[in-house]
Amino acid sequence: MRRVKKDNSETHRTMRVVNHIRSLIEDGTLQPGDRLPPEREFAQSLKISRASLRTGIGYLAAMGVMKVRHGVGTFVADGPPELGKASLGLIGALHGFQSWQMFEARLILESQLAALAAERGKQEHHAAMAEEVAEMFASIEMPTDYLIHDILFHRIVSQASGNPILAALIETITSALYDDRRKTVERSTDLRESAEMHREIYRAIRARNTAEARRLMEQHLRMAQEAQGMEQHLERKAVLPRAKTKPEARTAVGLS
Amino acid sequence: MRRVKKDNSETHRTMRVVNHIRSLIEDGTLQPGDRLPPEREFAQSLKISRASLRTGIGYLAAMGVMKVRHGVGTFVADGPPELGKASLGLIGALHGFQSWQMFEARLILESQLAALAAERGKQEHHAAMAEEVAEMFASIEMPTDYLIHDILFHRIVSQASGNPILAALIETITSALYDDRRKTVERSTDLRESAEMHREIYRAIRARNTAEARRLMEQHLRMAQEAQGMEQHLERKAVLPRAKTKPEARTAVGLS
DNA sequence: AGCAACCACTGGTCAGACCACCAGTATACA
DNA sequence: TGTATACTGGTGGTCTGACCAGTGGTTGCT
Repeated sequence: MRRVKKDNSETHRTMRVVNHIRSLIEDGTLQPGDRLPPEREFAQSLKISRASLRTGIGYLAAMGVMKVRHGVGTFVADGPPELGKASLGLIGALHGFQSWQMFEARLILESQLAALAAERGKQEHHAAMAEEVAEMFASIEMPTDYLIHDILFHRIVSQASGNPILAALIETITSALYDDRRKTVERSTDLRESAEMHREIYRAIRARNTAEARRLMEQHLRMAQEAQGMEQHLERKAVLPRAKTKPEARTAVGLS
Repeated sequence: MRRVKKDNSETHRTMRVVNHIRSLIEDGTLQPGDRLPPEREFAQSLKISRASLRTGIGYLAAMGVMKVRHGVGTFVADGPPELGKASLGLIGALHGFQSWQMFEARLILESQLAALAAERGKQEHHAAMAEEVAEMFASIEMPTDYLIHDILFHRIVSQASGNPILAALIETITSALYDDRRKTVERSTDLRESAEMHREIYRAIRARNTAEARRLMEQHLRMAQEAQGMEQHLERKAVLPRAKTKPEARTAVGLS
């Protein structure tokens, strides 16, 4: 006689926690920015140990659903949605994603996003974009600042597209590219030309010229890719001496 | 006299684990499918407690980089790449992603993917696609089986595109849609028409007709969306009585 | 040879203690 | 009075060591 498989209701404690929090989110009890009860207390109310609760919270935090702040508390994420932000780099290293593939993915998504933004963008988006373009022109001599406004501009375009899912996907890819970009931007030149292009994109979107917006964004990204490739080339030559832990493996995108 | 901020090398133990494993992956010491040392042993070698090690492993597992099997061991993921697969549903619930947005995202990505597949697809992909199309025709009377081959077909198109990143993105979205689809497919009709469309897409890709591949894929997805919408309508009417835990909240995509 | 019981090994959970961090408050000093 | 400092309570982070719970190979009986 076979022992009946124990119910295990919800197996793994981890999933019990995840599902519980999930239901709290779905029925609106938990809103973005809200704070979870203290771990000790919450664990007791769920009838599980604090360790198990922490496993579940860790799971949610890893996916970007929760933000944990040491000494403060655990909160529901409230920023722009991210999809496994941190994971792309790792998975990229694991599966050998190539740099050109990331650029291609970004090109496809973002040019389409620009078209949608031209179609659906609201006045508030136009204003925010204009603001960032202005900031870009103002910080042409400060690459690091420039980069910030560059990123902000693209993020606004994402929002203007009216599709948060596509925005989240772009965000995932962009954040993976960002780390590299930050290292090379110091060497970049022609930031003025870049700013000009952003301005043109902005104008096309505001004019609701979808085809033009798509075309310009595509052109802009191609040029950016080319420029970054060149900057990286310089970077490699400059940093050549320091050859730590098999630099060839760095060909893939997964570098820190 | 300000106390110097402690080095904290790599702060959080969690990240120490993650970075360590990351470097093992990047330099090839750890390959997909490989197994990690037992927790007790690994923890000791990293000079941290088993609990902290488990936190780090949990983080990686949540992102799909590692697979943990109770009583067996911890392994590096070896399947097709996934980006925060589980997260989309949660994040969707959190940010109120709408069904049409998921379809739109899928439409954009997958039609572009079809074009790339037409451009770059190799003979092996063509063969695999033909195989799945045949299976679809063979299982027209068995919706559940049909759905499997449907999914496989699209997955092959993804692979044929030659861009694993885009493939991973599509996979993320599709898997979120899949759960719904499985519930409604039972009621679907006109599977023959669907199979015909897949066949046409296959022919366009094999003929390297990028524009046609894109157009057909787009058309196919629009029809699929329409059909599924109708099936869901039937579903809702049929299942109306069972109204568990605020069904209105289910409008968003985040349903289990 | 076949099968059942067993056992060593692996991850999963628990409990309780202590550490590290942060924010607000009370206190000391100018 | 105003400002800097120290304190304190509460929160997450880590550690220890024990025990629970699946897995899969080994052993030993029939």
